[in-house]
Amino acid sequence: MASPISFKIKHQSKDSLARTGLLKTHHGEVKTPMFMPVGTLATVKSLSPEEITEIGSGVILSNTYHLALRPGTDIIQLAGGIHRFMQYSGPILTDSGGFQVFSLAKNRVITEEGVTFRNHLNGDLMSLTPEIAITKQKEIGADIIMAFDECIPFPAEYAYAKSSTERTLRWAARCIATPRASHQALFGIVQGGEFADLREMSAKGTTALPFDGFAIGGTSIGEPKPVFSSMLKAAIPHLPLEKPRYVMGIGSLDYILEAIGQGVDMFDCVLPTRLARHGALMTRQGRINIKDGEYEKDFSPIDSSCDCTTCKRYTRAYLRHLYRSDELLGKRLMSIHNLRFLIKIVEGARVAIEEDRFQDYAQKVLETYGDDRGF
RNA sequence: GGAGGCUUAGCGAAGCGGCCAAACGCAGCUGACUGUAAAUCAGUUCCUUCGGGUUCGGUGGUUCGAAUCCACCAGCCUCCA
Repeated sequence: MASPISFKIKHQSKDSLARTGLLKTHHGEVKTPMFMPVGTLATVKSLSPEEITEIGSGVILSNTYHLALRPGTDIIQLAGGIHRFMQYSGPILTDSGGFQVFSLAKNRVITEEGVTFRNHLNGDLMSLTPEIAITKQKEIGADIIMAFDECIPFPAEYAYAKSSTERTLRWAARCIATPRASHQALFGIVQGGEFADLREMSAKGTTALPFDGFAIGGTSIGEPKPVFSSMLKAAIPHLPLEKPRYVMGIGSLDYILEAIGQGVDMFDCVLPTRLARHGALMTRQGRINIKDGEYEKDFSPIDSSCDCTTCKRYTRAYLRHLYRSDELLGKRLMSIHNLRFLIKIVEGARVAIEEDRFQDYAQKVLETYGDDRGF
């Protein structure tokens, strides 16, 4: 069957593995590499769909586990799908709930069949299996849906990583076999923990299945940067060049630039929005905490080079005031800034790739914006 | 005029003889956050040359030892005439 998305590589950088491309989905096309803001509960926290669009984001994420719990996929189906439900007309990707196998570890039991959660809202039992995860995602109706996997914690024992990765592979085949909507693309997820042989095995096994794109999961969960880097190196050479590659859950600049440099096209993260809600803002000088006393009388914008609406109109002193007063507008304005700031850096990366100077660009960005502290 | 109660760190409020530089909340200051159980979480807030030094309305006393007991003074509150 023809893929419901199309992905065309526009330019392969000559100075690195980085590449630019165009991803066409049922809800529009987006340039890659791209950063995808996370909107777990069918909302990028504090932002309206209009604001998300204005920021220049291509795809946004949502989450199967959370939406299945509330409001329930039946409600989203009744609404006519997630796009109509939340009034966002751009492309949407849903995560399968695999990350919640990791993040809600205390409340869950994993078996070959799938995962049983004691859900975090009222403690009721809830099951996710590959079949259920795909079916729920079909009901939600996103453009790109994800295979159901287990995000292995870091660090993990080799034996556990191996058995988990093999199980994720078996789950992948079941995901493929489960019907989805005709407009939906399905991405497989490479696991393997920090072990190169497992990453390779997982990549080969996953790409043997007819997925529309390939994600690398189990990253940015506490592993050091060199480990992250080698996780990618172990997997990416085994991914097909012509299909989109997605590293899940990375949001700091150093990780993003590392991934782009290795030929990754998509990434998502809660980091910019969460940091914004907590008063941590991205600037050319690195991260600042807007609540700090030094910004009390600082009537300059967060970052004078930023073109976001927050930086065009509002001062650090005002944002500090909003933050300390726990005013909603502060969270919104700062979320707009962090997202736009990050997306603009990725836009810059696209230009640099097409001019075959990505390495130089990445190095300059990291020098200017700080080090591994990232954002 | 009479009876009783209260006064603790920036604010509110525990403590009622030693384990009290004094719980807790707020406010303040700082840090963290990476496929969102996160408008959350953690640290910190008398002074210090890190040995210690000054605190619990004020003064004096009892005691080996007082924020805690007693006396007087000051301020505030309630009830009865």
